[in-house]
Amino acid sequence: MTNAHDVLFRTLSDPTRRAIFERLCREGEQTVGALTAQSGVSQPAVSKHLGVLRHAGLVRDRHEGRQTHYSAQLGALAPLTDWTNQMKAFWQSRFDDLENLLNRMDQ
Amino acid sequence: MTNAHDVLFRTLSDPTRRAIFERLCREGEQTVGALTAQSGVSQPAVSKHLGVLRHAGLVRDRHEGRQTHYSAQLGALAPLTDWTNQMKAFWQSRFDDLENLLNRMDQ
DNA sequence: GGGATCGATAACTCGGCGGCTATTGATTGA
DNA sequence: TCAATCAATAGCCGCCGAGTTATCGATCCC
Repeated sequence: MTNAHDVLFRTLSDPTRRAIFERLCREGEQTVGALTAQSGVSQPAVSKHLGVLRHAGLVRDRHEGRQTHYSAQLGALAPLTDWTNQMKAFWQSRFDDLENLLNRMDQ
Repeated sequence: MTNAHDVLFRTLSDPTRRAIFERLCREGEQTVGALTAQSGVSQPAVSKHLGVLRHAGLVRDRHEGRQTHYSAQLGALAPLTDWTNQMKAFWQSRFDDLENLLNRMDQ
């Protein structure tokens, strides 16, 4: 029962992890070391967060020698925008129904 | 340092809670009893989830006799769309910078 | 008034998750 | 070759949050 929305919301719910993703969006590709320096947590913690982000498809990793570069994958945010649009659509649909009802009552 | 994004992502990260919100979006105003009947968890659990949703501004409650009606507040989703748009904007901005660089190199 | 229903609160349990340190594997360079 | 650096993994710990049952307050109906 665990769908794409679950994974996305869950992944982005942690502030530290979301901050890492935001940084990758702002500044582009970064090494683990660079990300660790500004994260306020230990390097293993950052590696774990990157693993979770990668699992959610939100980042890509590129190995270059002994360092790993991570970059944001914005396409992975699509289910999120889809979801919000769907919620708005549901809302709008019910509003339309109400409007139809009122129109019928007018006649 | 806890902003609107934190509250929203945290609130929506739980599947049970998000399902309750989705149902309110789909079907409009519902009583706690009606929500409990379909949620798969106990009534106190549902009440707690509704409390969290209300705290995030995602739902409104309306008291009528001994039952409480809850309805979705779609406006509260705005920070979410703002956030995703911002991420895309960062990405686009860096892309523009690259484009500028390439243009300058062309000359 | 008194039993019944509705929803919120209290009090507790338990599993998962985010953090840490220590270690390993791989790569670099002196 | 060997020390040093980088990132991932292992192993552990503490806490928060989602779930439960029990209870309370309030309202409805007989």
